[in-house]
Amino acid sequence: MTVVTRFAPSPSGNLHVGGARTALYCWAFARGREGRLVLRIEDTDRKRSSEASSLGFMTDLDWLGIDWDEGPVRGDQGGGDHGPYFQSERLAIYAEHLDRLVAEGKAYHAFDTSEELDAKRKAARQAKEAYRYDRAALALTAEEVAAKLAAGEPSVIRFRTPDAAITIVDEVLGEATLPAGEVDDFVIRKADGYPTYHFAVVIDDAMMGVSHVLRAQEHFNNTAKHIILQDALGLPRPVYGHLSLIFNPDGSKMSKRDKDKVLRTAVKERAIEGPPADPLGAPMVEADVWATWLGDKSVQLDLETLERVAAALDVSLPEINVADFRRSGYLPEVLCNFLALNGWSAGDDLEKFDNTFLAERFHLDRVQKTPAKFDRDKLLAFNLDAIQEMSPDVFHDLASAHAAEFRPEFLERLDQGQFRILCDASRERSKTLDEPFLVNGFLVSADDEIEWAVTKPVRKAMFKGEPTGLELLAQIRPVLEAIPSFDAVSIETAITAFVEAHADGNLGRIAQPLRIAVSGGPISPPIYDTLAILGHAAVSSRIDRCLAVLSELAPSK
RNA sequence: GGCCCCAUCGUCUAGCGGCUAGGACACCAGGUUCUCAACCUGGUAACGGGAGUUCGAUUCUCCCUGGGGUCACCA
Repeated sequence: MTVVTRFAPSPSGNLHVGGARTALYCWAFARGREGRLVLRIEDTDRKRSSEASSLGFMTDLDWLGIDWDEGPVRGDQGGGDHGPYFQSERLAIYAEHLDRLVAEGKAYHAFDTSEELDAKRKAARQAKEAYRYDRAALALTAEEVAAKLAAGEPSVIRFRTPDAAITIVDEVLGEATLPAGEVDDFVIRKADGYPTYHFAVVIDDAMMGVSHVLRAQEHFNNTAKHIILQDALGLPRPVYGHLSLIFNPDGSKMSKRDKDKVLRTAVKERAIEGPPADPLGAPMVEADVWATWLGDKSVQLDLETLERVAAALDVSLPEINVADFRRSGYLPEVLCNFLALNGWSAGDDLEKFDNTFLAERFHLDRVQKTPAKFDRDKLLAFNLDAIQEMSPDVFHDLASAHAAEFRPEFLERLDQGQFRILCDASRERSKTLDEPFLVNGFLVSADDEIEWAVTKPVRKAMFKGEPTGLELLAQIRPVLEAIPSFDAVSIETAITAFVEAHADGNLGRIAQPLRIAVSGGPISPPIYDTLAILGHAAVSSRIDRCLAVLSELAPSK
């Protein structure tokens, strides 16, 4: 039997890491068994699909190296004989099976209004019981049903759940039995004519030949519904494997809502009254939307707005989506490696591997049952290791591509030679592709924009010692000025000679004042590289300003 | 609350009746260093609790505790 797995997200612009891991496991399972991976779009929710019908997540899959055999066409992947791969385009198929179930008495029309249902749910909640549909619609005679339908009364179709226990066999979790009555008569066709997820999934998995369903553990209870539906429809049952969830370090479920949560908390803590204004002075968010969002945890701002507001308020949002990690400068192969490790292990002490290895070794019996907390520190460490293993050329190319997309100012301000020095100086100390830019903003600042905060290390480097750092800085300025060719080697030669003559060979005595003068703070790449990148004019100019500014602030002797 | 599932260092995990309970990240100490990193050496650190089964339980069974999932005309 051919192994067929599927990744079946609802349409969205962004893939979050939990989904990415599911996709990766589905991919690995199929690839390791000469099987196929189907990508199917679950867009049976008209509301959501119309709001965000973006397929942006496919970009994320591409970036991660997760390719699919069947599904929406993108580049040279996708297509296939089992389409269409959008559920919204398969309505006729579902309708046929739906009619059959109703005709066979295995499903029935129900006319309850959502108000009635809500009231009953609320009552169950108060009675501390699990809500189950009460089969009110079954009290209707066939004539009554026909009349209501003829009158055009809105209705749904519910599946008539057999009164029996349901056993789920799961390759990860083992076997579990839900007692009879646990699953109620759930809706399989909504009032708008669309099938519910449960119904569409069962039909599609069967028609697309899916042999193995790997999905998040939150679907575990749904599987019971899918099993009885398969039985009623006479469809084969795929093998199931339910994957544990990915958590935040604090133990909460990692969710796309986390970004809203962080921003909302920041706004409340700082007692910010209204939404920040955009550069033109207009509020970034409508006042009423803002108020609703602030007061209701279940309300989300759209991602773009959320990020704009966060940027305006200088709040850093957690990385949740694959795109977030890309922007932060993680390597796709490292993210895959790390994601794979959250919930699976190779079995020995081997934990650095690529997707090919994963595909070869991935097996369901080594999938962890427990949820994994997402440890960004370890991810960062893996990313650092991968970067350190790169050749300078590769790092330069990747850093350039990253800068082109996320840090264009560096490519604009630095010429190719300067950019190369920055890359070479940064590679072995960078945990991400973004770090060279993130920590070296002073390189692209205007010379007269540098500001000096008199922190402890600055005080020590500039004001202490005999002579003081400031005095040494003043002394070395003409030495640097006199260097004919301002490259790292010449700079080193000049500074070394100066240090021997004036600072007892202690490079730190002069490197720190220089570093502070040109960068505004005590941190920068190696000093010779830093000066070389900045160039002759910028270095002189910055030293002059630094001397002027800090002399004013120096403690009087 | 009902139902279902789960449980090894702080974190990700190895272990599948007998191990000084292993690795990785983090952390701590020392070294190296022009800053920050990185790097090198060493170290601290876990089987949630209680009953069984067994010559012997981290490993098997039960109970407790703790954690999670789910209870939509969302997926």
